[in-house]
Amino acid sequence: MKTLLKELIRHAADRAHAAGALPHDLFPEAEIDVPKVEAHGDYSTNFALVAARSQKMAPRQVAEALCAHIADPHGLLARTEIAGPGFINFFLRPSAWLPLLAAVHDQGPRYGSSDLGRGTKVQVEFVSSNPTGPLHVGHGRGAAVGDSMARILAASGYAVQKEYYINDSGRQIQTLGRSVLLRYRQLAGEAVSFPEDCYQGDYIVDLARELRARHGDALLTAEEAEGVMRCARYAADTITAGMRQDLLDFGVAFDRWYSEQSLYDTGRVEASLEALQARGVVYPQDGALWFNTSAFGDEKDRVVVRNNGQTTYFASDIAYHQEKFERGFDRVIDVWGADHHGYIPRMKAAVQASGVDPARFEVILVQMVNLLRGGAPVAMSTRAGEFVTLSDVMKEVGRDAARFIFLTRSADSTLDFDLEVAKQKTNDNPVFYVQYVHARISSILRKAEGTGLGFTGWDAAGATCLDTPDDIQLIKTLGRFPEIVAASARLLEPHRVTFYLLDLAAAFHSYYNRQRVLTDAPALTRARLSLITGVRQVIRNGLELLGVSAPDVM
RNA sequence: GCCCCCGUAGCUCAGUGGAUAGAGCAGCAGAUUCCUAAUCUGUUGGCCGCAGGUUCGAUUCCUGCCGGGGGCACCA
Repeated sequence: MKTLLKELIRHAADRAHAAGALPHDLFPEAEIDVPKVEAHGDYSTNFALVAARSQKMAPRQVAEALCAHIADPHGLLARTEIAGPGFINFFLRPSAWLPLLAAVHDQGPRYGSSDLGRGTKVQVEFVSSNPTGPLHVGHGRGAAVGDSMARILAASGYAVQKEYYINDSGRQIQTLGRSVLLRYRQLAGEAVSFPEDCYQGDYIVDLARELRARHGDALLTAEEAEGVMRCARYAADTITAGMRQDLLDFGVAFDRWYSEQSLYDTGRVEASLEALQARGVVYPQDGALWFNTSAFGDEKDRVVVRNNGQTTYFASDIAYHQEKFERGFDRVIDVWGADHHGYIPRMKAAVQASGVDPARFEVILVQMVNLLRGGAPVAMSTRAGEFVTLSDVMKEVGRDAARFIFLTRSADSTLDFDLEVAKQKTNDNPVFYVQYVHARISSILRKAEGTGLGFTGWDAAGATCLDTPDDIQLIKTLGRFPEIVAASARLLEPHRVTFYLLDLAAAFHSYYNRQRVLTDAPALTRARLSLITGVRQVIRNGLELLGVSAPDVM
């Protein structure tokens, strides 16, 4: 619709210039907007305001010249008016909206999809939690944001790969192994103290118990280093498998799980350090090897090899991101917890130093989740091993509620997640509000089929019955969906789809209470069945982008 | 001290430079002989944190301050 109006304005401007009403033929890019106030029309353009300067005319004069030369070949317009400082407002005829509904029926499950990305290869890496403990609520938010973002990008014409980076190397894995081994010894009756810097959670004891069940006391007699390593490997593998299962239960399936350790095993880390050396961006100091990231905008230089000879996490991350771009991704998007924001400049520096445009590497920062129960904070302490896991939350509130609620805020905002609200089957719970639309419409369609009046396909002529303001309002809302998805993809903001669905749901519930679908007039009934079938399709498509189910019965 | 995010109605939050800033919740008053009341309708409620700047136009962009949260390792 916007593109049609843009053409219409373009032609009017050319005609006005040809007729001498506008002196210059260079017209700046004008916006077509949906005004906030209904009295300002269905669409509005600031053409006259932006063109005023180059035309050396008052905005309202420009607007008048343009309006006088508008041709309307498709018969879209009921009327146009000039308002305020020089806005041109377009009021469309009811029939002008029907093609939007036709598009929903025509495209079905693909409605909302676009070719925005033109096949651009994008990788979305998210969650990537250390395999040292189960996923908690914060990871859930990252999972919901990352997975939804990937779905939205895929629907927008990008070739998307979802990846999980397993930090299965380094010190925290050593600590994990040590923690399990100590618990293992305790279970065997040894009186060993359990240090504070070890992982405290009960799951460590469970892992130790499993190892004893398998190997008995065998690890007691093994070399210390050997024992730690075997415990570490077992624990990391088991925890990773558990995370994979939790994520699958959450509706998140990764295309690839990428091991940090593999970067060492294949010599990638060493190779990328050598490459940095060849570029002259690293230097030795105080026995360590430093990367001069400050030359690329970071606030200080960073260590890549410690003075004990061990590489830092940063070193393997450099290798990892280099390797990502070598795999041919045009864009690499990482979803990180906001507590890692300080890491962005050095990662950008690393990308740039590798000869890749740093704009191709983007980070979505996701703010914290405050877990509440009935308005009161739920106490959580990773240190003491007390936390509510993602799995616990899913068991309590269900997958759909969890995913949806995680996406009811901009990623930039901290999120209050109230377990009691998430369970409620009331107005307070946004996910049911949206799903209820799908169930309600399904119910009407079942009833219609029972009376032999089922929806039989789009009928352009019959649809002209849809002429009340309520009908048109609903169709307009459906028509916004594609641009919402596109904006969401462009701005990397999945919550836009959530808010749109709440809007659409409100529009439908309102419609439902004001208009009847199943009436005594067969033609009107058929037309309205085609309308609500379209609404159901869009609800379904939108929920699919969020990874939330669309139930037929509630 | 430096960096990032937030600050918009009583509460929780939308708002990619446009006109009279919106929604939900809470409060108040209503709606179902009829397609699912997990719904709807009406209504009260604002110095868009403060001060400058850019612009025809700023809640939106820039700078400084104030308040809240997070981060500033040869941990990850």
